[in-house]
Amino acid sequence: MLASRIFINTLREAPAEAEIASHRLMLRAGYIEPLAAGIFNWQPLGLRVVQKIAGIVREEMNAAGAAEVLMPAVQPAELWHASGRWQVYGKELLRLQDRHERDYCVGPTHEEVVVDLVRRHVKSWRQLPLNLYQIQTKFRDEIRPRYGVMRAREFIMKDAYSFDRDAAGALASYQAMREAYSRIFDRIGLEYCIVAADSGAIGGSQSEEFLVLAASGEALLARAAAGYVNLDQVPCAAPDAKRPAAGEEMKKVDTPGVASIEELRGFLQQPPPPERCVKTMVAVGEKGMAAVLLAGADQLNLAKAGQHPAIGAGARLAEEAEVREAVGAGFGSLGPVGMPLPVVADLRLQPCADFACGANEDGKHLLGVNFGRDCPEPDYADLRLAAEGDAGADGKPLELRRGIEVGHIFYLGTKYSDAFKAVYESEDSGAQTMEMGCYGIGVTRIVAAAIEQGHDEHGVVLPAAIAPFEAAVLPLGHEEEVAKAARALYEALRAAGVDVLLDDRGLRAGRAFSDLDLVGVPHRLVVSKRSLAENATEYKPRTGGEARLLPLADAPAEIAKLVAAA
RNA sequence: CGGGGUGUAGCGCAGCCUGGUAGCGCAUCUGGUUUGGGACCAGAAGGUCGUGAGUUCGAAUCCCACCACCCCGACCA
Repeated sequence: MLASRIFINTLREAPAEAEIASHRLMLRAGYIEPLAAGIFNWQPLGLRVVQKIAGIVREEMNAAGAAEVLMPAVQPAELWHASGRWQVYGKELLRLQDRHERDYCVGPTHEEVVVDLVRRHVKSWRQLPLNLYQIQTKFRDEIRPRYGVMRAREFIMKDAYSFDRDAAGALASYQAMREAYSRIFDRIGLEYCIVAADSGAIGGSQSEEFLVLAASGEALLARAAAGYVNLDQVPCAAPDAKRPAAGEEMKKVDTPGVASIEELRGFLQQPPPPERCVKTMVAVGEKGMAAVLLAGADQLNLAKAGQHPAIGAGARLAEEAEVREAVGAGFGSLGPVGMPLPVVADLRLQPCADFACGANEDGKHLLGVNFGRDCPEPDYADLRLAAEGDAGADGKPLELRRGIEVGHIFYLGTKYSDAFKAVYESEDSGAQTMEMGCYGIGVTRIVAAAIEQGHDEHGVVLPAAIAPFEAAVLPLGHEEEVAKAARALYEALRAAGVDVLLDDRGLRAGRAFSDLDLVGVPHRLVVSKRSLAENATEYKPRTGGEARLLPLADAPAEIAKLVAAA
């Protein structure tokens, strides 16, 4: 590839809107360009990275026995009515009508389409198992797209769907996908982990997430014995302290405008320590609504709240209006005394006496409150989100990391095959419903995740497997012999199987160097009068090494070896 | 959807408070000198100041409405 011909649009300064490193660098390196909120043009350099990732995904999916298809981006509403998701999916589903006013959506996922396809063709047990996948553009109308392609509305995803005769077969397919995914992320060359996903709402289903470790990740992880787990799945032990006797009388104080524990402590002359300031929130699940109590500095773990019988699965925080209707006071003034809802307290509050809390009256708080005396003893449960510094299961302090979700595998059971009557004639027991799994990889998100993990002050640092080019040949100087030798080296590298860029733009040295650094080319080969005097090229890796001379004759094989070893 | 912020040349920004010829750096174009980590000199081009409606002799600047984008939150597996 010639640099002069492939539309390299690097920026010296990053556009102001970019917050995180990957977004900034993808704009600066000319990988992407925004077109609308969460919608991007992929320029040639960025697209090359996308295609390299997609290529690896495709190879491993094929190797795992999956067959590639391509399903439409626009899907008829009837399919979504059949699964019931036309009602359920909400505003994330971009809906539209054609000229005949028939309803369609832009596909955020393809369970409906693929089940419809498979049920019409698969009739016999002999046709199973089957795994169909595609690499295709999806659209999810995110409430708030952000961080460039990390959380975009339009994005490229690999989605696969497995169909098996029975649950055992489906779990084998699941396992095969798990292994294929591991090979994919190994080959891409990122530091990643696999964690169990919260399966509470689905019940009994198996689901795991693949996360790339990066400081800017949205998912919180904790190191566990084997790898990592989602932070919200880390249990918190009960404190072993005993509750001291009540030492204060309960009294009500005016606290106008105080809406948080921090503000309360700032407002009071002699505030109790945070562990004796009780924070009250209201959670709603499928079983009902309850007040949840936590020590002031702790965070609520909604997944844990959902396990309490008074709340139930799918727990969320209540809206202020719901709270006002149920309790008569708004956020910031809630507390256990006179609370009409069931009260569940975190284990850490068990030894808590003489605490401060809201009075269930706007602008008022109570001090010197004691369970058992001033209000009923609450039900205690593990409710808080584990935090940095907690003791882990092995007694050592919990180690926290963040991750970016780039893959998700899911055992589905018969949820969709039931809805679509995807049945086959079994070998011995008549008509059977197919068992399904679905498996996603966020291809474009991986580009951002890889850059989050790989960058420095000069720009993008990508593994050779997914860099836009594996190597670049850069002629310096205007001598005829330099241009000729560079061209020859470029051709030799191509012949050796290296994906190489010839930077024939004739830029000044400094500009060319910083451009190649910014764009993320892992291996740089400079050809100049100086190097030709030694019959050599000056080789420099993007990171972790000094420039050194390589004989021109050896360079192609040497670089091919370095690329293969990466 | 709630809160905050920003829209001025391709990019980064100043000007707005206190109304009166639209500016700076980088990028671009021309000529020249340069040529190993974003060169220098000289010249040039580039703007419906987000859109609309007002106030005013006069609006980038003041008022109102709208739109777009960004950030925080809520939402989502």
